[in-house]
Amino acid sequence: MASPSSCTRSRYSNSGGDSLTFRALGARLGVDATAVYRHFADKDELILELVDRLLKEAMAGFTPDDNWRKTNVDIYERVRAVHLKFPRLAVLVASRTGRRAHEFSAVEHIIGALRRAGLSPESAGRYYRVLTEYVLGYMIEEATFRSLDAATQDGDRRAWLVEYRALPDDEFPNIASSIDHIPIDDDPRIFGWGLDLLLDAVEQQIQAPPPVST
Amino acid sequence: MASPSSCTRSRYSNSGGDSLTFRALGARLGVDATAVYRHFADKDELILELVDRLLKEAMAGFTPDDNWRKTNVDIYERVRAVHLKFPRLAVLVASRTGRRAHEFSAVEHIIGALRRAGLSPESAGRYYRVLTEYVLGYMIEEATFRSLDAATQDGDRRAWLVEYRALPDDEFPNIASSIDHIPIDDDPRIFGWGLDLLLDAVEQQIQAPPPVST
DNA sequence: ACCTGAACACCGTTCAAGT
DNA sequence: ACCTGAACACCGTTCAAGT
Repeated sequence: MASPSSCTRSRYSNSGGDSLTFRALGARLGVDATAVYRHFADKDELILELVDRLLKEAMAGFTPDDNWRKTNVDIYERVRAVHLKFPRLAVLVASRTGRRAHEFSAVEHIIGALRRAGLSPESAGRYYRVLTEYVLGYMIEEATFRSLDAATQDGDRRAWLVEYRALPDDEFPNIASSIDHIPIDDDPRIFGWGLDLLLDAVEQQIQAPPPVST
Repeated sequence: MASPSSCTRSRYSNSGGDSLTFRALGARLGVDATAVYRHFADKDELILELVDRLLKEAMAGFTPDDNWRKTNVDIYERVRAVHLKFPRLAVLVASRTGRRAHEFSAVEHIIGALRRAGLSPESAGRYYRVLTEYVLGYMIEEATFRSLDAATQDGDRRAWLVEYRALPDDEFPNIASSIDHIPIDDDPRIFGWGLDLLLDAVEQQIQAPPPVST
């Protein structure tokens, strides 16, 4: 209800404000900013709890599909959706291993789908990590970008509409030839394109003779 | 020379300290913390300049290879190496579009390699973005993790050596079967595995009939 | 058992004043 | 043309004190 403070200027010029602070949290809850220390040892403990609640919300109502690929896409889209919903939290959260119940469950389902696809335990373990690292990395970048203030975001987006288009053709012939087809940085479709590409390659590994591993 | 301040406790419990601050910068340069405002409008301007210098360092001595795949891997490895060298800077930098000379040059070389591989302007533009988003996302996540303090990093790493291993086999059979083969979060080989998988899929697109695009 | 509030050691940024 | 230094509005965290 009561706006916590005017916040005319944020701590970083490119930060959109409203990040998670104990003072804002206390104001919102009507208690002192330090009251949170009665419940969590420090800010990191709070964040780990939030990782788990985020994954709980993401996985609510999930049931695995017979199609392993659909199952994995479903899980990763769910996790991404909830991070998009809380981008300022996602920045703090997505590089961490939550190591709590709802993360365990999501991991079990992902690896289960890869095993059902016909992957060996070795390949399932490795590709679980590669796929998940792609998704987490993408989400952090996306959330970081969306946490910037509007003007900074627009400046970065405009780079692909203005600066990259203004480059001299003779010096940058390849950019010139493709510029109409380079998606803007934060085009939401990129996530799915990359995930599909990775899953295509994994599917290829299943059909092809197993490659030499390192 | 002179350590700027003891810094026994950092602003966030999980931040490793030594991030980029105007006060630390001023102390290091022997000037007042606000002197930087004589040269940059705000912190964001400083960061954009640093993006360009990072890419300049990354691309120093680069020459494209005849092999398009080698060329792209070389560029992406160079960019990653320089971000690994300055992880606390990488966190601030890797989600941004630098839109300056050295970024233009790197983009030109990446798209050029994809065109030489036989991709259409459409596909080259799209896959440039997908590959780059993978690399940037991976780097942000890696840099964010390496910017955590040592104890927090160890806690996350230990999750895969302790918590995930302690899970009951009957409830988590797929994790149990693969646990010996799941790489730790920050295994440096994951980057290359993911990039190779994406490039495998791109190569597949070149050989196969072009797919319907969306 | 839980909360308060002053204090500490930090932030980016502004601005009047210096040279 | 460039720098200083006080000030402002913020941070996470500690700790003695309250109920």
